[in-house]
Amino acid sequence: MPDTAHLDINQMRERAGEATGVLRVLAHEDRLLLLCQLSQAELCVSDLEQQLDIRQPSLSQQLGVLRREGLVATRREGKHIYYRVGDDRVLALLQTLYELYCQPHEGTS
Amino acid sequence: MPDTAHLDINQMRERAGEATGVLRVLAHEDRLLLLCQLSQAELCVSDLEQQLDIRQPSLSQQLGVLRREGLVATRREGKHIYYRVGDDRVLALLQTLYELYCQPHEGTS
DNA sequence: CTAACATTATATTGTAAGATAATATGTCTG
DNA sequence: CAGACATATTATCTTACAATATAATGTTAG
Repeated sequence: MPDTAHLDINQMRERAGEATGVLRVLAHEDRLLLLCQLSQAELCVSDLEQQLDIRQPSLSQQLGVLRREGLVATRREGKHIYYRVGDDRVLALLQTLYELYCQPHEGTS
Repeated sequence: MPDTAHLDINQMRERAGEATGVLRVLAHEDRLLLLCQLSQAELCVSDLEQQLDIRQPSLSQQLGVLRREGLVATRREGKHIYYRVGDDRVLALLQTLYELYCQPHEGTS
């Protein structure tokens, strides 16, 4: 249980604004899947296209969103552009989401 | 680092769909703040109105979203209706968000 | 220059946000 | 139990934003 007692409402709004900025980006099935794949390995667009079965332009548009919002970083290597998750907080969020929504035992004890 | 190796793409899409359903609800500043408050204590609409300075109809609309999506539960007591977070996964997510976006030390060591 | 890889531009559609007004629900009093 | 008030929800409308698909353009290697 978060203890937010030390934050006043304005500070809370500011932090909430930061958080919702990221959450909006995650709240999209294709983008979330992209990030999941990229949390495992650095991948180029054609890798992602194969793994997730999304057409290149759509893919590239969503990758563009991730780039502009600073959630991924890129590296060019010849014809290929490699993507990776570029934000530790996002990595941590993905980890939590994985535990909550992908682990078989949802965990009482 | 999540290990999703045991999930095929269809399973992943299904889980991602569940997760994005919740993320969409969280990705709204007022709603996120409401959930933060409710993660600390059970509160009625007028409490929330005071604490967050949101007008009643707007507030009630957002609470309606939270109810329909199953993120909160309610309890009537006389004139007041008390809200609380009604989903453990949401509570866990709020906790993580708090650590990442509200803790002073964002944590290298 | 051509082929492969990737991004950007554009247009359409759909969905969410936000404000205001109207309605419901419950309590208390006379 | 009617009437008035406080609390809360729902309906409606307008605006703005995000999603999706297609077409066009850029970039690099051979």
